[in-house]
Amino acid sequence: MTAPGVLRVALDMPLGRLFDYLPPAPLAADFAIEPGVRVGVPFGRQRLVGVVMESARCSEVPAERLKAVLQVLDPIPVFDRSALELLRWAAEYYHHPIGQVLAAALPKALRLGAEVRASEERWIATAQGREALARGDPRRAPKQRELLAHLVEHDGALADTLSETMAGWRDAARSLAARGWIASTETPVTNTTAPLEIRAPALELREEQTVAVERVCESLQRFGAFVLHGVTGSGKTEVYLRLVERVLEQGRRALVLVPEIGLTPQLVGRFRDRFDTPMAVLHSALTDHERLLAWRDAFSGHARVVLGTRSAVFAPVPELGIIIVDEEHDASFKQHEGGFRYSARDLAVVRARRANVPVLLGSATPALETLHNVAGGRYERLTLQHRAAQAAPPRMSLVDLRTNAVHSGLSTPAIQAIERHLREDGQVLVFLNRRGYAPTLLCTACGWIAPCRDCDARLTVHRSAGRLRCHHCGADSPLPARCPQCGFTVKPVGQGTERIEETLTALFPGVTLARLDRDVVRRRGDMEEVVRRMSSGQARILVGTQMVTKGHDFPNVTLVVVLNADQGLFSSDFRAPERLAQTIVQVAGRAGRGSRPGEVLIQTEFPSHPLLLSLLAEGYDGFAHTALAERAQASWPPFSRLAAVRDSAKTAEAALEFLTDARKLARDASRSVRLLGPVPAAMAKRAGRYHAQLLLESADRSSLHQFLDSWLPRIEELPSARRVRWALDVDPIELF
DNA sequence: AGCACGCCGACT
DNA sequence: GTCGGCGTGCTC
Repeated sequence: MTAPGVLRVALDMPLGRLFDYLPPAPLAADFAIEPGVRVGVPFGRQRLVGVVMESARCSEVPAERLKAVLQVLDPIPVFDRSALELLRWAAEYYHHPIGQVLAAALPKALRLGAEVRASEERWIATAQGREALARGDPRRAPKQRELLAHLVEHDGALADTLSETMAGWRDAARSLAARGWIASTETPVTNTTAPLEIRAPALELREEQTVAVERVCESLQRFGAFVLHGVTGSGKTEVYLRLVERVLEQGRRALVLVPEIGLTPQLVGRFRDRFDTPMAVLHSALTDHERLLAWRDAFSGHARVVLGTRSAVFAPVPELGIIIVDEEHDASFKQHEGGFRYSARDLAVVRARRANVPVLLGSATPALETLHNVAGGRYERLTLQHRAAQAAPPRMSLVDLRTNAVHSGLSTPAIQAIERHLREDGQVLVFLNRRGYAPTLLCTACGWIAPCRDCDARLTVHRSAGRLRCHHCGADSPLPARCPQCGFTVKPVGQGTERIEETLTALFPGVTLARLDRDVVRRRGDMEEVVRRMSSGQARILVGTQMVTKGHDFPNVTLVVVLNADQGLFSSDFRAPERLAQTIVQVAGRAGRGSRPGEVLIQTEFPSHPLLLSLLAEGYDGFAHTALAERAQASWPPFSRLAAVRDSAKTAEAALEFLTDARKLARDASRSVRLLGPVPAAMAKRAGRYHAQLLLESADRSSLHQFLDSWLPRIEELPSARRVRWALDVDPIELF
């Protein structure tokens, strides 16, 4: 290979282009820097870490302005060819600068230049050091003497070991090294082949599980997209485990994506129990250092299973054999904040296709997009209809809130049902997607309602904490006893989980309750404590938010009450009904997982709403069918493609001005792209900034992307763009 | 994004 | 008289 003229380097900048650099000065002529290698480069006044994307014979940039690479950071590329291709694809699809896409795929430590391979710092005594020790030096520094003696005696030592045994050894080491008596070396750690032991599963697979495993196994050496549609309790996890087992037996590795590890610790546990082999776990609660270590374990191949949240879709997995996406419908797979907004689930499919491996999307409530892909023959559906241990599916019914008496959010039929299930020794789960005591604080005299200073939102009453809090910006103030406007008494209006807990305590004296929401689960282990209180039977009623739908089983719950199904039925967001149905089915799935059948009561003001009726009569599939027909009619996704330009500014005018200018630039847009808006966001003011959006809709993906390719560079140039924070969201899932 | 350079208000 | 506000422009 001949030496390249210039290296084209991607930098973590909001600029789509690459920057050209000369190869580092002392580079042998026959040495080429491969794409995917990190380099330290001078950039203006700063020094940055970039990634070499390609080399070129010459540059467009005048030679006198070219600078040379300062440092080659990697002996081997951090991104191999296939990783680079996936990331390039993502940058193009999401119309996001490649440098920032690459940055999103690397742990912070690596973005700052940390070594790609773990290395050991080892200290040894030099020949002079040995002589010095032999003649009795160093005389007046006992600490140094101790260290030197230790190194001579043990023929060197690892820095980590020294840190454990000899506090403050680094000062001594510095002095000794200055005299040339000791020296340190850094050697890369080569992982020994990781042990692999697969423990025997406790249970045999049921027929439909076997079918699912076999279908995917037939595709183990090639791409195939599979949807594992399994009702709660039907044993999806066991299917994952068997598949991973097969992959590991072939000497390959598995990538498993989950929505939030904090909420699903038992899935990690199941994997650890089954496979006695190193596993890299990547999630948001890791420190930067922990994340680096986990990434290195994945990169080196030491870990045979890589399990993580959203960004783990970019984790390096040598000899990848399968990708599994658990709870694929979950909104947290879509990054919807910050710069690079991607769907980890969709990228998982792209990655699997490029890597020629199967991808398995598991859920009890698959996304409508996913079901549409099944209908179109792009994905193959594998169904698990039966619950383990002969548990019957729960019986669902509606409670009409208009014709039944309601006490503090609980209807009479619901109260009677709770009574009955408690009497029959069952447990009860009460679901309300609103934490806090009450969503509103109202003055009974003048009608004042406690507002958030920085958002278009009401403050939520947190009574036990004695605080008023904004659930949108985090504002937190003391709970006033009187109206700040007229001095009259104020009262909390509406229901939150905290208040429902209070109401139920009053209604069922002597029955122990537990509550599960973000206010209760502050620290690690809090959730386990609640789960333990339920499974031990100590608590009989559990009140909770969305959090109860994730992961944990409550096998003795026989009744689920959904307090308010109605937010979602008439939302302006076309995805709201889908989310509502998923929530109802997921929470209903918590009932009757033991041998006793479950009952689900859904309180609603709209008991004849077609979406609720189809959900009850025909289950999730029936609902999906109805909802997809509605989407087709309105030509919403998946029957069209969307992108949203979102912005925020200090004034509502500035936020709208940029989007209005952007829309004007699109006047000559192809007729195949429709622009909707700009409109202020449903909650325009959030955290003191005003939000707005411009929606783009197109019947097909390619004309939308063609349009974006020509339009985005032009709106970037707009003067009004500088006065706002804006971002493009391709395939948005939340349309405020 | 940083980080400069560059012109107009309240302070040692 | 300076320190500093953030508007515009560039970074191989």
